[in-house]
Amino acid sequence: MIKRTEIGSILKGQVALDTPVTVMGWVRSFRNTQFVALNDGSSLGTLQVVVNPETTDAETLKRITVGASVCFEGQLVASQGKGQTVEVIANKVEIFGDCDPSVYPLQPKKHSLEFLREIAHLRPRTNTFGAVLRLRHNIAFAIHKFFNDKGFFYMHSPIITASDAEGAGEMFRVTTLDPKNPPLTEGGEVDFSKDFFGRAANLTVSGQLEGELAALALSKIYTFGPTFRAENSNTSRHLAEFWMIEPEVAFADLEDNMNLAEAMLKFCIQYCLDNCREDLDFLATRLVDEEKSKPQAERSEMGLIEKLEFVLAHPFERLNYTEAVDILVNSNHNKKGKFKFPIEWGTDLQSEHERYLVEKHFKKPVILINYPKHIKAFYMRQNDDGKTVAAMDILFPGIGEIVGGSQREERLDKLTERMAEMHIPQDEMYWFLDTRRFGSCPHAGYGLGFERLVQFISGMGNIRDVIPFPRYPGSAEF
RNA sequence: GGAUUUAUAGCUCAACGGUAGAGCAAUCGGCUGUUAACCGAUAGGUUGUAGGUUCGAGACCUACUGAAUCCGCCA
Repeated sequence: MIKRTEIGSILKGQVALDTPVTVMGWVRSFRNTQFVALNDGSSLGTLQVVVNPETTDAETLKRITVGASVCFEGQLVASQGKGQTVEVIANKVEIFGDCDPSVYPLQPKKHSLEFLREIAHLRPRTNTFGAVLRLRHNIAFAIHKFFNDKGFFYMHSPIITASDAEGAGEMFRVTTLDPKNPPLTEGGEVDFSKDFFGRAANLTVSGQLEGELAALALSKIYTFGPTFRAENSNTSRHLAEFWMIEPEVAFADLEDNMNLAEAMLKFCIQYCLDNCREDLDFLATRLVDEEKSKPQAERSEMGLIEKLEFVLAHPFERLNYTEAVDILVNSNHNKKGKFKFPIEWGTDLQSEHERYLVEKHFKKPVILINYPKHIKAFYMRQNDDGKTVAAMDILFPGIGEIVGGSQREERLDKLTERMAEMHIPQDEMYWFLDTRRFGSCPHAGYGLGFERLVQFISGMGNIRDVIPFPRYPGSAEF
């Protein structure tokens, strides 16, 4: 068994001074052939290990290079230097893994995020990605904690699905058929009845429909799993493989849904402020440095921590789609003709319109509700006005849509009517419709893009930098 | 998928159409309580690829490839 003291616990002051410790980690810098900055990932900070260049053999000293994995045994003492309170005086050095600095891509300097994306297998060793990954873990944990504390059950929706009726996006096909020589039907089409599942199958684009099935038995459930969209999306906020949280609640309406989503988002932010302060402070500083190279007008008004605290301190603005359209139409921005796309009741809002509402007009998160029914999915509950559905989108500054949800249509006749209008095959969906046939009830739910939440809390601009190994068009390396 | 921008040393970036340079990293040496240590020296390039314009192209033009940003699709 390997015994070691984690660097994070030493830096937190959990280890008594003048006690012997064994620390293991990767060298971040080696100054003055004497001072090692050692990091083991347990925290952002590094531990200073002091080696004696006179009593340590020259060959070993040479092998202490940036990136090398090293074990030090020594004494934890108060530091003589200024930059740290404690340090380890090493009396034994063991190199676990050498790291040839002439070919190791990570240098003790600032690298661009684009470059680090090309070496995603090594980027967890950087301060930025270490911080993001620890933060990501804490947000995931906070989500489970939030729902568990509220009596929700974590439900595992399937990853492989044969229904493509939801229409949430292009799907990835799952097949074991030989692509060069697939079985064909008499009509010359690929015969998926010969495929593994006896029918065409895909990776899930949403666990919602299955989530509804569970919610109509357990009342309160959430899913948290990978989701796949085969869209040719090339933006800083889309991935082909991402993680989505989808709560579904029986005996709940749109307002309950909004309350739940707002509480959940705020809980996660508060949890990070309480538990990831060091990493958040680092990311905040990183952001300030990054923005120094931008023109004044493009810099954000608030620092990262300030922004998170601001979101916590104010209720999200809730308004109807119709009201939002009025605000946009009557805005000076519109009167001066500064919108590229016209605003008209009945069309989906463009990014620039959402940005204006969130970043200029309200300057805080916005929940837009009651959208025109023809721009939303078939399962959303139809409002009495006959024109709108009980949909809600939560828009965050810099990210755009972070949550999309609705009260679901629980009335069988209204649901099938809408499915017919939208040409959604009802026979394939018998299992979904059965929930409305047998003991239907009002219920609501939403989908939260996990990476978008990580983006918001970390302040990272590109979604590809908040997931360890991003998948997007043309890229599935590592 | 569309638009725009961009590609120069391992990394980050310079170079008016006129001999391709700096910082960091590397190599060698010095210093030794440092804080992405510091000081001196050395080495490092078919300027993304293929064409074209020009007396002369890293720079201008065309195509291709990759990247970034914005838009669309959404979470």
